[in-house]
Amino acid sequence: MLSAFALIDCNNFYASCERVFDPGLRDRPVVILSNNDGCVIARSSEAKEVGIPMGIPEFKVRPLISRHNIAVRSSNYALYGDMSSRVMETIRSVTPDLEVYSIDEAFAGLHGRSKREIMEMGREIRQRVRRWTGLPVSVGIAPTKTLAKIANEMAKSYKQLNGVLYVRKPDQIGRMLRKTEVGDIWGIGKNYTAMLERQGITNALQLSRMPDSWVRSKLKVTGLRTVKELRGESCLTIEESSDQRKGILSSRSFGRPVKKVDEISEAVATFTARAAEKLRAQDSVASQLTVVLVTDKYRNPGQPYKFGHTISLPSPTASTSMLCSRATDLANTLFDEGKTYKKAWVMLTGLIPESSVQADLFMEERYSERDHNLMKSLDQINAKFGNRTCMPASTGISQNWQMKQQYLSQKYTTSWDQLLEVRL
DNA sequence: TCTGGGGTCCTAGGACCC
DNA sequence: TCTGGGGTCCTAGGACCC
Repeated sequence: MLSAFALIDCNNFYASCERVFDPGLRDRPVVILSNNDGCVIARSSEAKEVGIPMGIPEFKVRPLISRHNIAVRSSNYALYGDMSSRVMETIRSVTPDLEVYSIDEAFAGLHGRSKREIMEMGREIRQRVRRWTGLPVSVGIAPTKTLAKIANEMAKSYKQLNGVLYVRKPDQIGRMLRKTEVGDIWGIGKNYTAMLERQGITNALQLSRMPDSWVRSKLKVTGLRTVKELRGESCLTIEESSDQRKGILSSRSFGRPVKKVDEISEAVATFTARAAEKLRAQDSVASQLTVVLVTDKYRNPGQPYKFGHTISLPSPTASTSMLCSRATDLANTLFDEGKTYKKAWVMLTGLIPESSVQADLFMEERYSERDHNLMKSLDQINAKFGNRTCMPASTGISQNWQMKQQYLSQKYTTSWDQLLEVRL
């Protein structure tokens, strides 16, 4: 009986989603832009090949985009989110022991099966997802999650593997680790990579051979876990992902620079309403509220560009109106006439399940049953008739600060008016 | 001109308590 | 010279992930 984890990862997920519904994109390189059409956040393999880097601001690669006739799309999260749940359901039909790790990745536990069965399941996942959703995925399988991540990278890079790689034997793992740069290990980011390289540690095999005490002092407990996992000692398990967030953040960059306090206040109210909706979706109430106003960090490098404040709420709440009024008060206090703002955040923390809130009879502003029912109705109306059908006036009507989405594709799978039509 | 939006976990240090 | 010791809770900040 073997311990085995699979990491299933959709190839170039956002670009692949766009291609499923727009076949004209299949022969062209594709890039997807971040919200507000700011940076490149996803690329088809052809776009990678012609040298479009990840995370680069769009305006810097504009010449490259026109030279290679690259198709550009704004992020369409309605589409990607829906395609993601289809992929996850498909994988679940092969194996129920699944941890959805991100929009395009999932870990599966394949323990207690023979080597042959494990390999079969890997192939079946890949084929089924392709047939049922039209999306290509790669599958990496190994004795630990961290090794499965690396195996997945290999499955993607080497064509002859047909998208599935299962590594098991120590010498095979050793060879794989030698080929893996430290910076490509899951859990080793930019700062640790620089530090490790200064120490002469450049590949994963070298890191796996460092003594525990050294690793613990340099990379802390999380780093030690990573190193043990590289050695084949499983420290991370499949986690039934709970939908219970510990903090909820809502933030957007503005479509243009904003200087008026009214607009800032409108935006902050809008973000607060969205955060409160997410809060209620997980049946929680928040005890703290943070508002941050952000100016242009590139204009005066090194100067402060974030101005925020956190308050404790008089009592934990999930009421949009109560949160909005506090948040706009904060925004008005933080606002500085001379500044130009690019972005704002609203963060809700100190989250607790609504059911465990203590009734406090003397608290005037407590989240009452009446508030609860009002909010439930609000959420139901918006779910039925569309977002922002019913909203506090403080969130504004015109919303001139809204983000840019110049190249947005349709909601092919989640909106009746936008389904594809086929003409025969 | 132009630079995303979410999350998690860990640690250090200060406040406060007995 | 020298000024207890241990615990908890909270916050800020740093590291990481996609």
